[in-house]
Amino acid sequence: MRGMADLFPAGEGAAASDADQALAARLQQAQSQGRPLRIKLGIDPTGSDIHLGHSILFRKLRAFQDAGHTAVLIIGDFTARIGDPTGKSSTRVQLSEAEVEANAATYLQQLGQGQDPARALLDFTTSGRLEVRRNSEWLAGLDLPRVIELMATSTVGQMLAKEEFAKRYGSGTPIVLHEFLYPLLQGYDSVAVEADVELGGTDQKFNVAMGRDLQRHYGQKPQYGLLLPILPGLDGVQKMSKSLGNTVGLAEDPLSMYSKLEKVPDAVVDDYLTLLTDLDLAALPANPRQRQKVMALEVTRARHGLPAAQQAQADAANLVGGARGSGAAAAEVPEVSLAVVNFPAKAFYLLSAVGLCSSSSDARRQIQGGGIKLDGEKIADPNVEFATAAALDGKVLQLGKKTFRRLVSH
RNA sequence: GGGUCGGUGCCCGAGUGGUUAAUGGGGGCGGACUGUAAAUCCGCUGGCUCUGCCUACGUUGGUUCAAAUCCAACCCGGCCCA
Repeated sequence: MRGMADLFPAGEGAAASDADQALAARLQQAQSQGRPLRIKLGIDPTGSDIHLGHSILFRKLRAFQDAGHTAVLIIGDFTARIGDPTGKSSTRVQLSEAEVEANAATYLQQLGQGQDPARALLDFTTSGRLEVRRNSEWLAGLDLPRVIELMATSTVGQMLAKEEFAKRYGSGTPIVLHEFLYPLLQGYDSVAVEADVELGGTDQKFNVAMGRDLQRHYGQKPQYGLLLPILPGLDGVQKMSKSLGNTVGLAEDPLSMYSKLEKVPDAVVDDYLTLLTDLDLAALPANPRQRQKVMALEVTRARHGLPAAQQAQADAANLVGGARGSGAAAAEVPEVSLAVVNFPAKAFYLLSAVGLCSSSSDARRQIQGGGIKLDGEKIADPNVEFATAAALDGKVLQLGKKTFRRLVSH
């Protein structure tokens, strides 16, 4: 199975392929009985954007859908309030119900709800292929006896076996008691939806295993865990994660998507190809630069269609090459209205007002560091003054090699 | 609850009364180089329409001409004991 990191149970000392076969058998059985399997995938609606790292899970989920099974997408509106201790921070901001709902809506939209089925990540239209559930449905009403029953199923030692807990415990970083509840509740989700298979990243192994234990405890047939590799982020080192700022969002426009992907480190280009595309690696050019381009084009195409992806590729070449802010690339440069600027305006103030730099102090430094150009010409003095908006209308401000703003006066 | 150690800028971590936005590293940004990369080298890395002015070392008060540095109380955390 392409792009699979782990599958379990594998049994004592058994090769992973045994589990592979067991799952195959279950798939077989499901088919012969005419009963679709229930494939669980949980997401925490803590942010508003889905990125490529998530999308490999959804791609796999889609594959199950296409094979006739039922995708059970669980929106962790309740568990989001605890926070998966897999992450770095131990305390997560409490989200209001409204925020959770808004995030959930954005997710579904990004997954392709109500969109062209060909480009949508999940199959929203075929009946019986998708179930969207919120875990507050069954978690919000859990009473204390039930919670105690859940907690009685595992020991502190088992909890501390989880790598993240162990690390934090070992290094003296606080672990708040309620964090132990997270794996239990996520596991309970599997019981609630009677999952046959749970999909997750390899970092979810503990939680998925917990689901099995709890299902067994509640007299259900334990689910299979299908773990997919974690997509490396744009830095090529850490996992793709919003808090690390190394993501490509599904909602991003073709140009930024393409240009980010195009400069992914060589070492991970093949990972991207394997996990995000269906291309045959052996058939691709060996030249690393060519591979990057093929990968970037294909991933962008899958999301935005071929014409948009090709346009992005051409624009990206233009932007970096000429960087004059004219020609084909011009159309893709984000516009900023000069209405937000008070004239007369000094250069450093202009840059922060227009949002190209994070602060006017920062703008001052960037200018002094030689990183700012106006219509391709370097601005050397942070204090140069622009008297009126008319003098800037239509010009392109540039930070470094790849960040542009076109100034417009309306 | 008791004892003890500790809370510094995005992160880690120096600093123990006075050249101060605060050594160093990481990360980030910019420049050179390049394959639009990696590695390497260099610069920057609190805010403000800025020749100056603000705000910063858990919180609040206090002692000093002067405090991240001393004192008190409080809040938060680690470890040990109960």
